[in-house]
Amino acid sequence: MNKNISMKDIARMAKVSRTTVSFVLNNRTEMKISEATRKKVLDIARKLDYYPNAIAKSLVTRETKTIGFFLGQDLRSVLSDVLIPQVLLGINKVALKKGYKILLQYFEDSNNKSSYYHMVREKRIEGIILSSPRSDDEELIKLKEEGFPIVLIGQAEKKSFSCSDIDNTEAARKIVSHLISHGHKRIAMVTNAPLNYTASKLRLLGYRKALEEGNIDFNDELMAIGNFTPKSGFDVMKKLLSLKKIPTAVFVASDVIAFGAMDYIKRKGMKIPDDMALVGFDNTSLSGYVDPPLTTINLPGFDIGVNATSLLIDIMEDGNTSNKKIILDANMIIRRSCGCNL
Amino acid sequence: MNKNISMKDIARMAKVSRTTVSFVLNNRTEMKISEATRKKVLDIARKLDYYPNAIAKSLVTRETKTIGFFLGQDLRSVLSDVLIPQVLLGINKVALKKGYKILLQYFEDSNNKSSYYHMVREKRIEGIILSSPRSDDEELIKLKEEGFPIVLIGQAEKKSFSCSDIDNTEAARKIVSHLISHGHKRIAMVTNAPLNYTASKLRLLGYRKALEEGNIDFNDELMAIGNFTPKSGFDVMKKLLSLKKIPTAVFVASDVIAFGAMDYIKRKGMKIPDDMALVGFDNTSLSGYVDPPLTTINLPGFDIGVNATSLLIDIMEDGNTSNKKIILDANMIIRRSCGCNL
DNA sequence: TTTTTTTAATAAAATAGTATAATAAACATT
DNA sequence: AATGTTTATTATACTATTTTATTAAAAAAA
Repeated sequence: MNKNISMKDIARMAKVSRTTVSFVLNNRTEMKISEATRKKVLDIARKLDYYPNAIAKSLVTRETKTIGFFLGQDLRSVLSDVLIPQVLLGINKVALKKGYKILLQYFEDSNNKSSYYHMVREKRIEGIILSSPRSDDEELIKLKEEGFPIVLIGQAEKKSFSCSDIDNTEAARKIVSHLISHGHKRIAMVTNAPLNYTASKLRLLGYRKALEEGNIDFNDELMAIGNFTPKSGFDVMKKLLSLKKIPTAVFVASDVIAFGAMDYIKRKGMKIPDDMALVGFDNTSLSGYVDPPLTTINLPGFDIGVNATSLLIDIMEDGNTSNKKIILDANMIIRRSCGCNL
Repeated sequence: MNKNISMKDIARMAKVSRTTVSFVLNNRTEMKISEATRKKVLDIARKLDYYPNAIAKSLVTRETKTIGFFLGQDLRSVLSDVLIPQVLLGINKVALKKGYKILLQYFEDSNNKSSYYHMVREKRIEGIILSSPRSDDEELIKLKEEGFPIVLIGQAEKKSFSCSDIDNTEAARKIVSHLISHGHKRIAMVTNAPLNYTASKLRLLGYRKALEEGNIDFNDELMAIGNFTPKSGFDVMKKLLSLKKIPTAVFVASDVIAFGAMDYIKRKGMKIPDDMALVGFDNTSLSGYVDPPLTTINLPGFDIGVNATSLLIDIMEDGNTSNKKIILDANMIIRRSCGCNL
């Protein structure tokens, strides 16, 4: 069966014009088409299993109904990031409901950093959701200045962009305060990523706020930089446990990194939480099943994806250019690693 | 700045025809264009920051250079599947290199099961990579019969489709044999999913093969069905440990489920591997950092993605319709949970 | 009966490119 | 000088759709 059926074919078979076919198939009731021809066209279209060519339609309507989702993260981050599927699922949910397609692209290295710029210019996409943008991205700023719809995921810091995120600072503050409420005074922190990552910076800020509220001085030697992987947690914990005066608790700003840190602590023969309390951040699907179950911050990936997409589509359809930020409260999941008896 | 510049504009400014502009910009050297006009056109295009409209190009060339990636998994599977980002990264890598775009879609529920059928018919995509297809999918079979390029991920069983997978059966056989070589005779198995999932069936087959080779009778009460989540591992382990005669080892065909199982075992006060040996399957980024580190099968998600995409593009470009299967050997990662001293 | 209005359908233009065939000018061949 | 060939360029057609303006026929109003 030839599967390249166009309106032309239907028009020929129904002995009407292409225009009439278009009116019927698009239900343009304001163009008065007689019931007889209407039925005739519809029947033939159905019989031929006709689907309109989306490309031709896009060309003439000048819209593609496609949004681009771009992941510009560090490769290590991508590979150990257990959250991406959830975000993607959220994006997918809203996009599908509103009739949008998703074009996805990772851009690991700098040479195709501008992949979204191309896609916009080539008129492939009508909106961008961007995860982990770099702050020095001129082309992104250029697009934004032209009013192209852009929503960032996880970058509450950037003033001039719309974004979907959680309140990293408040969440970190909350969980560190929880440790303080258990009586800890010497609390270490392991970041989730190098400090040029905004989320990393914000979580550190929350940690410092909590210390301040608890009248504890910030101590530089209790802070360590993690970078995405369990291994980095393992390595960094080694450093922290070799201090003359070791901490009594650690806030690891990523569960995945925390798993590595826990591994080292236990190998040293120390008990969690008795010898060393430990809390994480992210609440991966595994965090409740390690030993001991990890007290952490729940990062609602699905909701972040949903919010980003709803926001983007709002901007696209309303032409609303004011920058809106949807910042979710991230709640704490208390398990045993912090010393709570459950 | 008006960002809707077309060839028409360039032609007008360069005082040449649209055709000439097209020839220059597409580097059609066989159409002899004088160096002078060539330069003139190129300069203007550059100055105007011109990008060709991909939609118009697609319409006339009748190709979109787009492949669809469809995830049809159980929702629970998606949410606890730590492998998707890796597969996606592999797909992305090859697609990008070969100049293809990726349209992504989850289809959780049955009402939009045919999303890929639509996309094919509307001429949006030229090839399909499909993860976890159902065997009763008529539209998929219809497309396949028409010769539309399709590659399945993780379905080595289906005879009439091209696919990219690992050798689930051999991998399972290998790791269960490893347990047997440690002297275990009473080995339980927890599947990774219900048995209507092919991978689940194949891993079970490998388990049975290993038992057979070791002259151990298959014992129905030692087999349990897991379904994607750590919780299911936890629950199922409870059942297995309540048997009159409990197993001495367990093969859990998914690390994520294994984490739940380990949690229950340890809560019962049993030591792994001394009181109960345990091995998993998948090698998530966390598997080396739990206590004890998990002996498992390395599932190379990135390579599966790369292979699927290479294969698909081969089919698309060569029109090769013979069904090729790329089945990777999955090697065993020996850590401590099986009883090996490392 | 003529004019106006409504109904039903269509021709033609537009979207932004590519491809083919035609053409004029320059150059080479006999 | 007439003819053939090469070079450089362009007019036209085509992709599959939507949209606007037009038209013919039928119905209603004068």
